[in-house]
Amino acid sequence: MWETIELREIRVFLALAEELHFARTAERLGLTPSRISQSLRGLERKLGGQLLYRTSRRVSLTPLGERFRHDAGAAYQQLAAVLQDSGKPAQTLRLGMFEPCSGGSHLTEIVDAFERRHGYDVQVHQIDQGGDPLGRLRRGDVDVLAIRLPLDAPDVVVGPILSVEPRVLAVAADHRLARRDSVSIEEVADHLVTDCAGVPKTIMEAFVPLLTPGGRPMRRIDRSPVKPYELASLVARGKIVHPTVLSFDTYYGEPGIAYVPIADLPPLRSALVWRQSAENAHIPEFTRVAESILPTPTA
Amino acid sequence: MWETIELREIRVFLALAEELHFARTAERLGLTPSRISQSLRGLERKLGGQLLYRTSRRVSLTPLGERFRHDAGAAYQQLAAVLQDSGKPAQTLRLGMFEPCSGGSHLTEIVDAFERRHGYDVQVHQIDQGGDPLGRLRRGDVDVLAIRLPLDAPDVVVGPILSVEPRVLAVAADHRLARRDSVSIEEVADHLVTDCAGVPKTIMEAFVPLLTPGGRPMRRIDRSPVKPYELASLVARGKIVHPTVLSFDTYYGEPGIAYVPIADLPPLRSALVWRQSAENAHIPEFTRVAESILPTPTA
DNA sequence: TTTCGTTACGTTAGTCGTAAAGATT
DNA sequence: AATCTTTACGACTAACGTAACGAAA
Repeated sequence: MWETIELREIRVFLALAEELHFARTAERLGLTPSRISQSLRGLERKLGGQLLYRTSRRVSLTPLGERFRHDAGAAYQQLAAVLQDSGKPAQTLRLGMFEPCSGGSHLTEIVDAFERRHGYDVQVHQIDQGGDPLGRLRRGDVDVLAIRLPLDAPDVVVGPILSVEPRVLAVAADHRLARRDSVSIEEVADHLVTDCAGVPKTIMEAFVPLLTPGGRPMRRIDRSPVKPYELASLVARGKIVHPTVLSFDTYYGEPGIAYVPIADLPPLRSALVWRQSAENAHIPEFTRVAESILPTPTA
Repeated sequence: MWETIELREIRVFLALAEELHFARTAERLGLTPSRISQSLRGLERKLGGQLLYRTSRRVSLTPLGERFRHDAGAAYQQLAAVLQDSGKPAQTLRLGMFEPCSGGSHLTEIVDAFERRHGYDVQVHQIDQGGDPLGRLRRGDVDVLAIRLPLDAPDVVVGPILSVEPRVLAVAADHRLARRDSVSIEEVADHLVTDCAGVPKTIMEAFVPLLTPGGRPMRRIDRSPVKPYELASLVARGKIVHPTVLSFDTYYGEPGIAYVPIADLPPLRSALVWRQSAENAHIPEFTRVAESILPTPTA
């Protein structure tokens, strides 16, 4: 029965619950007392319970009415807010990012510039690692995403490159590789690295290849979900080595970690991406701002 | 314009946004394709923007449609949940309490017994100190409240007494009052006590009188909002003394605090209270359970 | 007697279905 | 030609106002 309840009836009830007076409620809504009476009766019938005690002299809420006023009032306000500003074009851009480093060093600068240049604000959403990184984007929780490449997702547009970072190997300071000028990925295979379940293979493969160029498998330990700080701790204690990028140090730096360039891994890139189907009106402008700030990419 | 939008139209849109097909949507809702078309057109007109791109071959969401589906979908689900179980009598009792100690030692026992004896569950809401303690109750966020007496609120019913605790003075272990068998409130006026802004005078006055029986003012320092642990720390460091009850030690006990009975303050009582106007159907039963468990009060 | 809420009843707006038209592949 | 959305139009439900009624102070 509740499936046929209309907002009209809820609006009448909420006004009535405030006024506690049929005539005033009618006037406020531009209706007549009779209609208020009928509306309320209809709502009560559909809900299956009385909302108001009423005599010709006093109107008051029943316990059910109290509860309904509270709960439905909150829900109605939320819906009303949506209806109100759904007409206007989007005023906010919701930007999703993972660990702070995934956006590159210029991202905060870009966000600031965009907010300053236009009136709009940017909501930055932190996204948990693990699971499908594109989930929040596909579900429409965020409009754009700062994420590492490559992606294998035809429904997603890859925009400007945010960062290109050379690869380094994070090792414990007293590790035997720590004092080297550079290492080969081939040598990394002599040690344990982490494996994060749930992360799509394309991304995982790009971050740490499954096989070395020489064909040896990487020795992964599955400690997922591994939180970044846990990871830094594992490295510092010499339990694992971690192929990463230098900004890892900036964000999770532990004292006991050294970074050695990896000679034979291509730099890791991250980019702004968004859904092809649901371009927020401000995405083009946002990418334009991003491109004006980012250093011109070298081919 | 949005003020005349009806749930019917939103239901149609949400179904349509899933199906992306007028005929299937119509069938699913027990309507005809024409009505779907008209409903949607009406909604788009009232919102002031197009929600769906549609040719006779393909139906897809516009950016506005994407956003509206996401936002309105969430809001609608919340409202639908309210409408669904507003018919049935309340299944939960929302119990508000302040610091753990305000409920007395039997409160968890009472809640357990009530949940076991009936099928219903009790939601325990922790309420922040500061501001009007009855606010959440009056706003309908909770059904019953465990709170210290006395209250000066005619709209609130005071139910069973939960606890009667003798007054003690919390002082630093090396304080000169620490080794006394008992102190008088008159002596407390020689030291600093806290003052919490926002707490109604009736309660504050009962907890720490403004004047001693001898007519001297208490020396209060306003450090509000004072969190309980901060308070314990202030006491342990000898900055203040704190007239309280013994269970303070149980919950916030710091090693460096001693408790000295206050001879001339009446015991502090706490009780279950609720709004007169909005009795949840389970309150009588809950108080009955409470009374069966609480020791009979001594006059 | 006045002030409300409710009921009765007639009018109108808008929901809904049927059928035909228009559009796209 | 087939499939799908839209428009046209008529039927009917229900939203609404007016006016009369009934209960409470």
